[in-house]
Amino acid sequence: MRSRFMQIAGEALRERGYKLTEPRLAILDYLARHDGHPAIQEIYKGIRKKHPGIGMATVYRTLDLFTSLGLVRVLTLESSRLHYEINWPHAHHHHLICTVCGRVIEFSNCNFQQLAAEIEKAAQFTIEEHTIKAYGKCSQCDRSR
Amino acid sequence: MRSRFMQIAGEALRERGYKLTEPRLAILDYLARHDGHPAIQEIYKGIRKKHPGIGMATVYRTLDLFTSLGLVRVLTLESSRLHYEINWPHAHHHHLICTVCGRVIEFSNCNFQQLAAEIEKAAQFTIEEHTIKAYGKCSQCDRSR
DNA sequence: ATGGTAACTGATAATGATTATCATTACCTG
DNA sequence: CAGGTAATGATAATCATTATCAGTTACCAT
Repeated sequence: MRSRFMQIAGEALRERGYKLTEPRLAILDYLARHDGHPAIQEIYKGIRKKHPGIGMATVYRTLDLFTSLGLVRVLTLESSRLHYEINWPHAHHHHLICTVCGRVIEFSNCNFQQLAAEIEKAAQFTIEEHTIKAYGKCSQCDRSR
Repeated sequence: MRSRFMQIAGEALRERGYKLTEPRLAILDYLARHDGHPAIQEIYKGIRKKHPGIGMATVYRTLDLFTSLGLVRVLTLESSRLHYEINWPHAHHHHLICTVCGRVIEFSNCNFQQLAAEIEKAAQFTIEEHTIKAYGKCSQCDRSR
């Protein structure tokens, strides 16, 4: 059973002339099967269970490619390394980050669009994307709850 | 003439028992005199013009300290390194980042507060801070303008 | 003012993520 | 199924950041 994401992503690669190689398929499969926001190192460990030959450099290259194709979204959850998530075009959302345990929770309420036109006009800027990060404490870590 | 920021920051350090050392004062002075969002490397180069003895490790340590005291805010404008800006408590703002030239423009329209309570309730999360980054093209780089 | 002391610093090495290099491999098209 | 080329894996190189540690300095009590 191939996931919907695998189908769409495979299509996107083929359409633009990129080969459907083992590392690319393995990474797509990993992302499709694991919800969350993995860093490269986690993806690398994950895919090497089934594909021990895949090298770290390839994982970096592949995620750069997927990012440029809009298949994944890059998240700066930690300052020392990047995280990635599947980019579903119609699943607009942002992230809450617990400053105690590091947990990441998604939220989909977003009223930024209401402001965008105003900002664009004032700053003479064309907005194409936006990200919101909210820091605080999750229910596990906030004793006062 | 000592700037308002220098006064406030110096006070904050003294109050909490931190010494007013040459590197700390030099970095405060640099930040007060240079608007913008410098990375560590720029701050280091900047202060070494007047204070050639200050080492890179001290700049890192000092900015970590200033961040923990709320004197500066950390920005993840680039994936490879952190940037810093003075944190004026009553000058809430966020950033537009040009994907062509890298220019960073501030905007102060922010309606996130309107949403925060709703998100907190839905996600069982206590929000303490938030950041918004909008990516796109500045007027210089957007030919269609 | 001075001296003691802990906080702070500068130099350096160590770490960890990411990028560059390059010879080899494996997708795809015909 | 063979050939050309994009893609890969291994390795080294780079760059930001952190850790270490011996020497220095700001500050308080004298």
